[in-house]
Amino acid sequence: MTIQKTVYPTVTASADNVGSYVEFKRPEYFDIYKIFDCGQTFRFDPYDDGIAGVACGMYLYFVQSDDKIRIYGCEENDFYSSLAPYLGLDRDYGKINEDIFAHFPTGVIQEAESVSRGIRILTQPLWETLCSFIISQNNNIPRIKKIIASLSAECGNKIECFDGQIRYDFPSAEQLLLCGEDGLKELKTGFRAKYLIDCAEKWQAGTFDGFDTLSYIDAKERLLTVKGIGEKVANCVLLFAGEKYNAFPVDVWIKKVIDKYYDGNLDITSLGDYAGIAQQYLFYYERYVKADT
DNA sequence: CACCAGGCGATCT
DNA sequence: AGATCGCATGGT
Repeated sequence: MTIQKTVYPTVTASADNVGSYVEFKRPEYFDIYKIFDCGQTFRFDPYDDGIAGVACGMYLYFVQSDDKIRIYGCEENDFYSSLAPYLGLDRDYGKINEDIFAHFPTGVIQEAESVSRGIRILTQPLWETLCSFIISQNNNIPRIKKIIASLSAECGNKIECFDGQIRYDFPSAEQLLLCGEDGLKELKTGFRAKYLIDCAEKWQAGTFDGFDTLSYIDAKERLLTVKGIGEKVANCVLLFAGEKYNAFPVDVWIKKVIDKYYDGNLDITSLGDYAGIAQQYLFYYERYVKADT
């Protein structure tokens, strides 16, 4: 798949009374409130003048103004090696949107993109994304966030934060297995506990070695071998961790969108290489509109 | 009390 | 292939 690319921004490192930070010119399509609140990650929450959470093994605090993005808790070298790729800062969303508009029927997608402008699809770690979206099944976002937070606090490594507090990284497969099925149930994962165990065992057995070299079809087939991963979760993992931007997860919200704006009929196979990004616009739009009405 | 939530597996026909 | 049901838990 051809990805529309641009260059990483240049950052300056500095510090104030809050802590040390890196700062860069705010890209044209970049809104932290949308990026971290659109349902692709469950580890970020409002914090003082912005949003904070755990990613790339760091506790990060994002503050944005009209023309700057500031990130506390990240050194300059970590920014270029892990954070910029995670944030997808080399992707040209102007070009991506052109491709989306060329493939989707004109109408709600333009409106959805306008409302959602600033969303970027993060490139998240495979293991954490697998578990997060197994947990997401038949569940709601606030509760998914709670479960992932308690799972991390119970089983994950400590992270020393810029504000002097301790947060916790998402547990490894080994740490999750150490917790065990009963332990996972105590953490309110319910019927999903056995799915997480199956996923961890397959992870340890090497089922996902070389995953990022697979095609969309082969990667999805691999995902579907895990108990508790079906069509929808597989597409979420492909989109949010696998850089397969044609993956188009259909959940209850997207079903509603298809019924409401496409007369219950949308040919998912003809939506182009960035259908998944459009899906995220539609998902965010429908939830945003509902919250507003 | 129902019904729902970024669904899936089992069990039917 | 497609339809139905149970599933853990917490919120409305």
